[in-house]
Amino acid sequence: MDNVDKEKHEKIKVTNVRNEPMKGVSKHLTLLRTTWLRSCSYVSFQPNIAPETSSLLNHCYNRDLPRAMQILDTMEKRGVFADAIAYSELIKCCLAHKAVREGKRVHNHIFSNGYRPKTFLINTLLNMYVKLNLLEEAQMVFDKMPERNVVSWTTMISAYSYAKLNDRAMKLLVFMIRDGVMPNMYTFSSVLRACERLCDLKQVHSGILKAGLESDVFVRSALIDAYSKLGELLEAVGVFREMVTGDSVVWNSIIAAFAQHSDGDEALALYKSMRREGFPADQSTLTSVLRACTGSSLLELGRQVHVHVLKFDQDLILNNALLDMYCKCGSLEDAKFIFSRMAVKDVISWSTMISGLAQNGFSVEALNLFDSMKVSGPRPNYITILGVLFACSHAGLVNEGWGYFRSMKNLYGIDPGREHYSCLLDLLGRAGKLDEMVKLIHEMTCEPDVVTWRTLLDACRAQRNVDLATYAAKEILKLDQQDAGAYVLLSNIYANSKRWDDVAEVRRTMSARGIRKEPGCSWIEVNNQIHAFIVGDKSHPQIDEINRKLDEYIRKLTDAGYVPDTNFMLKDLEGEQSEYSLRHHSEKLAIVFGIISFPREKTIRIWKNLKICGDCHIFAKLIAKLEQRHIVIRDPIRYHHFQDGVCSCGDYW
DNA sequence: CTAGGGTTAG
Repeated sequence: MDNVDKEKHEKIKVTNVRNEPMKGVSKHLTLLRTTWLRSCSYVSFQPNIAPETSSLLNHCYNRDLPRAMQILDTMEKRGVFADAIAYSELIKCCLAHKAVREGKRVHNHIFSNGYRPKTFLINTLLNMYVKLNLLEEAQMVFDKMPERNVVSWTTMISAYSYAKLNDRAMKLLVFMIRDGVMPNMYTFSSVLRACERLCDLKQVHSGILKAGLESDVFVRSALIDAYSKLGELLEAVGVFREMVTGDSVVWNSIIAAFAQHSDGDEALALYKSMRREGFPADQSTLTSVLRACTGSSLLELGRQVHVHVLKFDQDLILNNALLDMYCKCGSLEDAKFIFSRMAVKDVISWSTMISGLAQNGFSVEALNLFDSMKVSGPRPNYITILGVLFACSHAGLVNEGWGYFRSMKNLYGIDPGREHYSCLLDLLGRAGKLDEMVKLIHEMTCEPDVVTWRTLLDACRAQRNVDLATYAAKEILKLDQQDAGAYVLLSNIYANSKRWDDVAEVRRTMSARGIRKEPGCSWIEVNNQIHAFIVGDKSHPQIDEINRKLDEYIRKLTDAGYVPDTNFMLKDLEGEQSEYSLRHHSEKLAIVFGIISFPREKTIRIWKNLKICGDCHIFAKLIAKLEQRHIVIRDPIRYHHFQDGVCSCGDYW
């Protein structure tokens, strides 16, 4: 019976030339399927089909739930039953109206004496409960089923994986197989969302191969997503490359995988191949492409994508990605323009705009925007508040920061997380309020982590509070014995107060534990080649020219009032000449090399493996003004856009 | 009756 069922369904599946299911024909499909099912003997072999059945069905098709329920009433009074098709349509009608009460009545009706619902009818009921988010009810129905087929199991598995109850979804798959029911492509594409561990995923993958279902496009895209979610991009690419037929969603999956893992170049390369193979870019594609532009700070490419976005003017997610791209690429005018003309804005739109303003140094505007959000926008969430606190922190607005921090719990019921505490601590630290910082750390509702203590440590260094700094550094090392920065700082603090024994002790510990500070490295792309620099680098072929130019700049800037800022420096353990190494920090070498290599380009784009150094920050700012360039430095923390002598990232150095 | 891709922070 199952085979017949499957065969018929495949016959009425409407596809286009590329074998993709066509949308907008579902109504006809329902009719077709219904007519066929009604003519099928196993369905209509129910005793005493009531004459009301056809009008019940009609009301259901017209989505007239009250009338349909009236008929159900009369049938119950007379003790007669309709057929399974009518009931399944009735259940679908309840679902369409989100009518829980009516749905439960139908539920009781088909389980009353004198009627034995078919598995497929119970499946419809399961689906109704699942879609109404009543998972307990669904589970109860499922538990009582005398027979469960693939659809029953798959419905439950997809319910749990959608609700992120991944353990339950995975367990159900095991039980299903133990029960002798074979998973199909629907089952696999659902269960793939629930794979949290690589070993589970590998097992599911091998199950898919054994069942010969790897060529199904749904399964393939789900596989790519699953590997991507676990950071296994090579596996994801492997699955992608095995594709023969071609499918735009599979393309979107692999592009999204790279865009989400900050490999913008690969994402963009894939996008080009996709277009070359004749697949048009849709909303999802463009969203990922924009994210790739954002990740690589490619403002001009982002602008070109913007033109294509206009085709999907009303797409919220796409507009949010566009908005974020303009914010992160430092073009706040464009961002504000997009934001102002978005017809629908959600929390993400508002949060993006608020954080974008804050991160680009427009703290007051950010806070004003938050005020108007409170009046006429959606309810702020965890991330919105983070942006607001960030704005306060950049503007040094201590009282306001406290106010927003307290109000998040009272007004919006959001519990402050570690990140909120870090923002507030940062704010207090910049204001030099070390005591308040310590007090806040003790009051925190979550355990302090490395970032918490590092914030305190930074503040202590700026305030030159040796004792507290020592304490903070030790707390960091308790949590992470390998934190090189903490050792170096601790050693510097001791050195500054001439505690040489302690300095030696720290050094001994470091070498005993084999800890070395990761060297800072900056790189820039010129003619498809990466040019990388480390401090005092002499290996670059043009190093003499770079150093000459660097000396020239430093002379010019010194005349204009530039004072090297050594306060931010980690003093070298080997005691190298610090002034010299500061002068030859990798960022400076890369910036100068960029200016030499691109005499005509407006924008110089540099990457760095560590957080940008404070002195280089000032240097970049001054060079941008002197040379009338736009210098973008991307470090693991954030983007720094230096334009006309202003760092748009908030001038907190 | 069951299945796929995209956005904010860190």
